[in-house]
Amino acid sequence: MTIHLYNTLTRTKEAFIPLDDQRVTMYACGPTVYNYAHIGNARPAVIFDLLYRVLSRRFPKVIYARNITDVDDKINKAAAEQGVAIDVITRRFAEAYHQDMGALGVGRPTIEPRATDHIDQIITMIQALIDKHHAYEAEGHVLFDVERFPDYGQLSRRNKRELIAGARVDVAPYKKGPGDFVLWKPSTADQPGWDSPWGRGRPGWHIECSAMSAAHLGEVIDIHAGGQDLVFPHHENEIAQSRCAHGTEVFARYWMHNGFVTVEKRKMSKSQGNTLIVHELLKQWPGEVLRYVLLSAHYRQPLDWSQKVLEQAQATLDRLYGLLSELPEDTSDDTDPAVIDALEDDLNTPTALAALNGLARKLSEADSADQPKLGARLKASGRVLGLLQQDPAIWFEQRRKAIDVNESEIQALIDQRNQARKDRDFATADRIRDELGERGIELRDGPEGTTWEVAPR
RNA sequence: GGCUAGGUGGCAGAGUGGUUAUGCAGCGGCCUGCAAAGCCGUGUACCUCGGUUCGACUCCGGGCCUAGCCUCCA
Repeated sequence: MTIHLYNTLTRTKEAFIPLDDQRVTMYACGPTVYNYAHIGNARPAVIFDLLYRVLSRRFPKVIYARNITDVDDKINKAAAEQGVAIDVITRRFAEAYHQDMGALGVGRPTIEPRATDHIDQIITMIQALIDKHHAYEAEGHVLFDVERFPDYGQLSRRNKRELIAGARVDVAPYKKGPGDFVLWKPSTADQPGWDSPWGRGRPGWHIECSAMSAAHLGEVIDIHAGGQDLVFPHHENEIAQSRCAHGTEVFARYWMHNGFVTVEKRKMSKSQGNTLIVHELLKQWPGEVLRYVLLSAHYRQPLDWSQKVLEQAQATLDRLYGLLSELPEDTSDDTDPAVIDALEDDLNTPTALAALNGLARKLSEADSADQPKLGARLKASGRVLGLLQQDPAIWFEQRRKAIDVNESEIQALIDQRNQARKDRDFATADRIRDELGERGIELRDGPEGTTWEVAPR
């Protein structure tokens, strides 16, 4: 089956046919590193990491670039507030980003370009835009001239008149047109800056992605991805800059945008102050639970975050790991076609998870002779989704660490209870079990003896 | 105001012009000293009003409601 992807540019689901099937290129807008990532920031990281995996199964070479924006006024502000150098901030939070995303099972992209390493390319690109009369200099700024790019608004489906009518920002006096946006802006002595033909300054917000994508992937790329809120103005402006600088008809051939993570149905965003920080969530939940939740809704739909969905994801993973714990280790690559088909259909992760659960049901229904094979398939299918790769024992044990337990004390109580059971003193036995239960410990009397688990919350 | 997505069972969440989504919770059963876990079985659904159709939750139109973008934002 051909991979199908929903293209924001055409608002339809299309067959994915790369320009060069020996070299597929994708670019995702990565983090601006000035504080910890929230779970809404994690969504595109997880989704487009999954896309990279899905593409890599079909194409010999996929180059995935995800940038780090390390020059930005929010970074400057954070550095000033904390009284530290800018690179202290960017280094700290880039590292935290890698750690947190790693905990969610997000792999590293092929290339992770940083804006500050590409100032030369940015300046060259801006100069090209000026030379081609698509940009102009005004009061130390360089601005993109939207008027001279007729296709402006194509991605976000707006026309210029609407943009002007709807503009909620004061238009800077040096702009020729209200929709013009900054490519380069002057820096004061205390701000980070680089020498340029237009004086010491720093890049505007949008130009870095255009410059880095061209530098590493080429002037025309297959896929460009990011959050829905980047459609306008960020991606619209990237298209304008890139196409005008390179004289191309197309910048990215497929545009993909993920929906938002919401809290009580409201968009999670830093400005609304309702963010849930991944770093904090990881103190309470396994990264795999967070990942399962992020995969449980289709990427283009909103995903409402709550305690309840976390509990549901954990319960489901408990069951799946429980099934796997009965079976021998197997590292075969026998994936369930239903899982792959679902993912290749515009990353339909809910259907893929349904298929994964269907496989689990088949496994529990099967004769014990067939179970190892089905278990191997379950694990291999989970691998594509970035799930079920832990040793089941470790999955269950990690919860013991989350609550304060003294294992030998619990074992002593279990021994005491089993003696009581042997004596048919069930009142005592039940009292011990209830006491442990109140501490969040569940006992399981099996043929091999009594084991215990920390109960799911 | 302009533009864009949505409204599915107790909750989460896919999908389809006529046939079981799936998970979590609930209920019944097996198992158990009793439980838990596990396994088996099981119910309630497609915002509203019209239209198209042999037949619509699924297509078309109106309405109501929700969220998002138009400003930094994933």
